[in-house]
Order: sequence, then C-alpha cells, then structure tokens
Amino acid sequence: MARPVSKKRAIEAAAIKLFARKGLAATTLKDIAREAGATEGALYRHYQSKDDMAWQLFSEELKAFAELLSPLLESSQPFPVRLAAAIRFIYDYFRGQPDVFAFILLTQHNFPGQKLLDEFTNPNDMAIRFMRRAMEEGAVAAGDPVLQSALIMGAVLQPLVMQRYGRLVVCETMVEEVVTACLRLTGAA
Amino acid sequence: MARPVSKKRAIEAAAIKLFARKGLAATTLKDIAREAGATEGALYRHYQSKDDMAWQLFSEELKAFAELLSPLLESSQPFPVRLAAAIRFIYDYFRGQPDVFAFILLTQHNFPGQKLLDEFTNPNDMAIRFMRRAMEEGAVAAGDPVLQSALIMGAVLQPLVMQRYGRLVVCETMVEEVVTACLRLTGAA
DNA sequence: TGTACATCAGTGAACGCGCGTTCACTGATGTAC
DNA sequence: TGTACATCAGTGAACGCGCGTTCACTGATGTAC
Repeated sequence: MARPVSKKRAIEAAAIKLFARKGLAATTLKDIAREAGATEGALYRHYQSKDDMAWQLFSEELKAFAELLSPLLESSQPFPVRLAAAIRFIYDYFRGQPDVFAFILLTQHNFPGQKLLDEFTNPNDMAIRFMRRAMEEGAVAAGDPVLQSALIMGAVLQPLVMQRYGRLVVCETMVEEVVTACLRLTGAA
Repeated sequence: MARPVSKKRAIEAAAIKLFARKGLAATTLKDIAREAGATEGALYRHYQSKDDMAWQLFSEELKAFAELLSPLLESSQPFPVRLAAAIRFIYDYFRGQPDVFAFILLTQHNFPGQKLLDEFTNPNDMAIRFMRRAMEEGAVAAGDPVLQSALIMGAVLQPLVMQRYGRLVVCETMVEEVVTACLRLTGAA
C-alpha cells in the first residue's frame, strides 16, 4: 500500500505541528504516527530516534528561516529600514507558518547543550551581530550589544508568544506598532 | 529517623531547582527524591501526584512574587517611577532566587489550560492593567494595552532568559539600561 | 520484452525499561487519663 | 509521672502502564541481462 507521496513529509508535518502545540516531551511517537497516518516503525526508516528527529527538524527549519532573515539584517539599508524589514518578515513568517514558527520559538531551549547551532543560524548570534553593527555605524547609542539584542528580541517575540496562547491577535497595524516601539527602544527613532 | 526539619521543604526546594534547570517533564521523582535526600514515596505524603506538586509549587511561588510586585505597579507614583521600581524589583528577585524565578518563567506554559490563575496573580493580566492605567493617565500614548504590555514584558524578561542560558550577565548598570530602554519603548521618556 | 534480484519505505506485533504510583510497614511525636 | 493509643511523615519494595525502540516480514519499484 505504498503511497504516491512519501510518508516522510507527512511524519515531519505531523511532528512539527504536535511539537509546536504540545511540546517535545508531551508528544509521543504514537501521536505523531496517528496524525501522519503512518505507523510508529515508519519513523525509524528516516530517523535514528525521536530525539534525532526533533533535532533535525528543529535545525532544518531554523536554518531555512535564518537564511531568509539574514540578508535583511545585513543589507546596506539604514538601520531603521533594516530593523523594520526584519520585524515585518518575522511577523509574516509567523502568520504564514504558525506551527513551524512556534516549534522553533518554543522548543529552542529543550535541547541539551551538546547540540549546537553555528553562529549564522543561531538567532541570538544574528541579533547580536545586527546590534553591534548598528552601534558601529552610530545608528544607536553605544552599549552592550548582547543586552540590546535581548531587549529587541524579547519585544519582538513576546507578542507572538501571546498570540500563540490566545491572548492577542496580531494584525497589520500592530506590526507597525511593534516596529515603532522597537525603533524607540533602540533610541534610533 | 525523622529529621528535626520536615522533608517537605527539602522536597519542594529540590523540585523547584530541578524543574527550573531541566524542565518539568525531564525531571523525575527519582531525581527529586535523590536531591532532597528522601524517598519517592515521601512525596505522596504531601501531594496527590507529580503534576499536583508542580502546579501547587508554581501557583504558590507565583502568588508570592505577584503580591510583592503588584503594590509597585499600583502605587500612586508617576508612571516612569512605577515602571523603574517594578523592573528593579523583578531583577532583584531574579538575582536573589534564580531557581524560583526561572521555574516560574520557564514552566509558565507547561500547564494545561484547565489550570487557571486569577487576574491578580497572572503576570500578563498585571502587566495589561498596568499599561491600561498608564494610557488612561496619559503617561503613554493611547494604543492596545495588551500589545504594549507584551512588548514591555518581552524586553524585561528576555535578558533574564539570556542570563539563564549563560549568554549574558546582568549587572547593576545593565538594570538601569533596561529601565531606560523600556521607558523609551513606551514613549514616556 | 520478460525474468531474477536488490533495494527500501512501510507494517505491526513484540519487547524492555523507566516512570509515576501504591501500599504495608516503621518509628517518632502528641495526647488522654 | 507513666502507660496506651492515635497520628502521621517517611520508607522501600513492588507494580503496571506507556513509552521509545526493535525486528521479521511485505510489497512496490528499479535495474541488469
């Protein structure tokens, strides 16, 4: 009964959806198999273990996201334009693929320290480089780029967390509110 | 071999520490018992189940925190003073009891929706009321208080998350940087 | 073209381990008289 | 004061369930000749 389309895709989509909604630990292989219309054994044709699958999906999805975001952060536009473009992109990404984004956002700290992302995929590193350059260019006041990037990341991501938990619905005008608030936060507005 | 001090305290301290560092699901009763110098059965003299214990500890700790924070948010001082006092208090609390704070911060979304906090303990509700009042007083520009509170909470808490994961060390001058950044963010500075 | 074989995604039953939980028992402390 | 009893935190061995994982098997597809 081999399907025309591989079940690998179905398993991956099911895993991301369930990981995003229930968390890694609370999602069982039985859940994933049922959601994907496959059996638990099928998973082991493609991954070595549940943890291996989770980590591979996480790093692939994060890499895909980072590769789209980083040109915006590193463009030759002025800092406020870069920041606004990045925020709008992040919010679009979230709205287009809410489960993928929530999976990345909510499971980022559930992997052991051993598993490491390189500095071009790790969102923290990207944000730190972004703020460091802004300081070098004089676009924002000199300070600790690590702290500044944390402040910005927190402000940008928290509304998405709130939306995920049903306390907020982010619309277009809200995205612009976030942009102006973040510009004010950096002192660049 | 009954100890002079009850093992309940030891179990609670061990549970909070391990929940904060490894997460709820990854912490086993065996871990907690070993850390507390007790047996797994002892836990059931005080709590109905592991989940019951986790929820009770969470709501107690959060309530204790909220009862100290809310007078600062609701004081009669001007908005910038209230905000600064609240941020300084939060950072002091974090530095004084890092495990307790991390436990609250990191496990807040790991409980099923059934378990609900009242609006005076839930940090989101507290922040929303705080921003709504600031708008009513004209201290910050009118807008969506839910979005504004999310922006502030994200900016305030993200540096603590970063510190928790070893990417940042928050010192006194940094706290003041956070205060000024948050004041700028709201447009009140 | 047909035949023989290799490959591999997928099945489904079975397995064993680790987990949360239970329970009969212990021993210290408090209380009534 | 001492004695008998109730209470209860804590013990530690045992239990059963659910989980991740394994494995012999199936059947479809591709390939060599």
